[in-house]
Amino acid sequence: MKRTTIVDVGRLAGVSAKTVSRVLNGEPHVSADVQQRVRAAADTLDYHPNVFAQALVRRKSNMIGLVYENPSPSYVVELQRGVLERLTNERYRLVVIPIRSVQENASEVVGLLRSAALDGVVLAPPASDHPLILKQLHEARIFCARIAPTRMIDAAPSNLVDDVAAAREIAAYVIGLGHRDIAIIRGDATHPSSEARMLGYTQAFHQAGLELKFDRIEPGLFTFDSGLAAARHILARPDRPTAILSQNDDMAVGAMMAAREFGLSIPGDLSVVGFDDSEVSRITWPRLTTVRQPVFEMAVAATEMVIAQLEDRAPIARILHPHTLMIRESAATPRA
Amino acid sequence: MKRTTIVDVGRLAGVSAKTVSRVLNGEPHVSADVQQRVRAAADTLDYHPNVFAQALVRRKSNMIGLVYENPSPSYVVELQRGVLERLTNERYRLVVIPIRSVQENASEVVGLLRSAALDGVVLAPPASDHPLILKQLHEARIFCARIAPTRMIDAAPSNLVDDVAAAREIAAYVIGLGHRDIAIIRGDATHPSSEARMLGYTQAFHQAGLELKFDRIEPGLFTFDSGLAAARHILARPDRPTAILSQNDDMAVGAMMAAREFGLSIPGDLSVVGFDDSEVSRITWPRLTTVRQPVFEMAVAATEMVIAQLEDRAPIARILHPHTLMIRESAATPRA
DNA sequence: AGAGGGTATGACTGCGTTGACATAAGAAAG
DNA sequence: CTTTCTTATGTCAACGCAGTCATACCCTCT
Repeated sequence: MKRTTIVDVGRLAGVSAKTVSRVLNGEPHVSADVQQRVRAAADTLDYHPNVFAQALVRRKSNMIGLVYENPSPSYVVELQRGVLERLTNERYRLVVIPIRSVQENASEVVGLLRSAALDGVVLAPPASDHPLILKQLHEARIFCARIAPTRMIDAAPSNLVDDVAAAREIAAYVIGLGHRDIAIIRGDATHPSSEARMLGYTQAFHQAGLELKFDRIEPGLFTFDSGLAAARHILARPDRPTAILSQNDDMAVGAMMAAREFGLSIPGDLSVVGFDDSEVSRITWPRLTTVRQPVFEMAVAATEMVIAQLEDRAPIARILHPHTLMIRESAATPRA
Repeated sequence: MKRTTIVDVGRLAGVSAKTVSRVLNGEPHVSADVQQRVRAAADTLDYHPNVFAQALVRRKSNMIGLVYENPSPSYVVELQRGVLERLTNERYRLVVIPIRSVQENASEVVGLLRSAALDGVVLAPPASDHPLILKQLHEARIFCARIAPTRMIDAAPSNLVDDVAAAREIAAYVIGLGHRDIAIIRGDATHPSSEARMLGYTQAFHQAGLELKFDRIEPGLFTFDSGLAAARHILARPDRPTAILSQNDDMAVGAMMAAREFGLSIPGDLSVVGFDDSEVSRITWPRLTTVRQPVFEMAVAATEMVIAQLEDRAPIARILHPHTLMIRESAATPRA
């Protein structure tokens, strides 16, 4: 009825509990003979260490958190896949911490993290940009690594992408195709990358001598539905643009659907491009031209950063991850 | 430097540690005065209980696992959303346990679960159908609730869908549209629902007096890519069918893409239907006709089942969740 | 042979919390 | 006015493990 403990194993193997502990933790100074006996005993008793007792005495939980506010599902999926990838065959476990709005209750969030007793956390945007969270995490001695922060880059290990340049490049690409009247669907304005991408678009416009009109910018929330709604708004106007730049892929796919509703062919009547290169961008027809952010790789790297800190290895301060323009079929030269 | 403990709080409040514990756990027999003092002290010291010490003595971790083998991402996302939904404002945390192949290392999986010290787990298919896992989970006294099991229904709380009926209905719908030459893309054969859905299709065929030819059944793996490949194979033949039944939505979307590659219009030249009503089915063009499985709701219910067991409430043995034919635009009457 | 040093092992204690039990004081009952 | 019950609080041990220190032994070197 009772759990089998390290003491039971010791009794069966004829050694003290401490020796069992030594064997099981691979400490030196245990004779080969005893090692064998202990392992055999542990095996026959089907012994599993009590992780809480370990955590209590070692002051380490072997749990890592993934903190995200709910942007697009595809983004979160990639993120989580990356973290889990790095955690495979490690002793760390992943605890998922979805939060509502970092803005509103940052302090509460840290309370949550602390009471979860995590060793470290991977912070997705926009939590990765929040000063208070960073500060309190530090005070609570919880290691962290950040995904795509835009501010205070050196406050904690960071995985960066050049949102501005990426946005500039894809906008320049669309302009280069010959589009002159281009609308934009923004993401959630509370996400800092939204600002950065906006800036990149603007730069491309200016370099091409184009003007970015305010009434061509439609707000969105990084979700399919918000993209659909925004695009409907854009396309309902008599002077509709020939191209739409969407700040992420989910919204771009929404825009494609809106175009279909208006009987417009893509890319014939309307070019649409996204941002992220998430899963959905490859399964639509036509496939979505977008700019790839290596979310999966960033998540792997962020997890590595957390582990490195936990295991006292040389910390990695920051990595700049490359972006790639993914030219597919959803954007083309506008019809004359 | 040291963590603040319950003892520190007691000292500040002028009471014993035990009394602090009582207050913080809402036990009776504490005077209002003391309650206030203790709470104030805990507050000023920014005290947070050590969850490991609690877990150690209470023999309860407040962690719930979600065990899944990687079927389609959209399915997993829904599942996880559901679990998290139910866990909001609860003290339980979610630990994600992705596994490679339940078939190959079921025993290892349970070792994993046990060493994770979870209070309970939600088992997604195909793990939910594995006798050994169920047995060992029981032995390890880890509560569980199952999503869509097909066998040993009463061995543990189960959330059921009538896969057979659902598959029969959507097949009958397609047949009813006038299709006579229909191909099928199967899911991973190790998932029991694949078998069940196959059976449903077969029943519909027989009821309509149609024959289900083996060479019209193409194997898949529940992924977009496998659906794409399967459909390419199907459509490359000179005698191509007028409709495709796919055992899930991801593969159906793959089939839609294959159709486009062959220059076929949907539903004009080819009808495609899926299964699940996952996110993707609403964002494709045309939108995918499918049969809805309430995955989210099942996950919520399964989590509720786990919690009910943990908190000694009346256990819920099983729920049969309704399916719904979602008629959208990807299937239509075949061209004469 | 004795000193010094490494190796192999065990006894004891503490990690922070709660459960079981003890105690004290006041309230109710006889 | 004693007895019993209830309320309010404290003391102590235990949860299962690893860290610290002690001990016993076996080498090697002088």
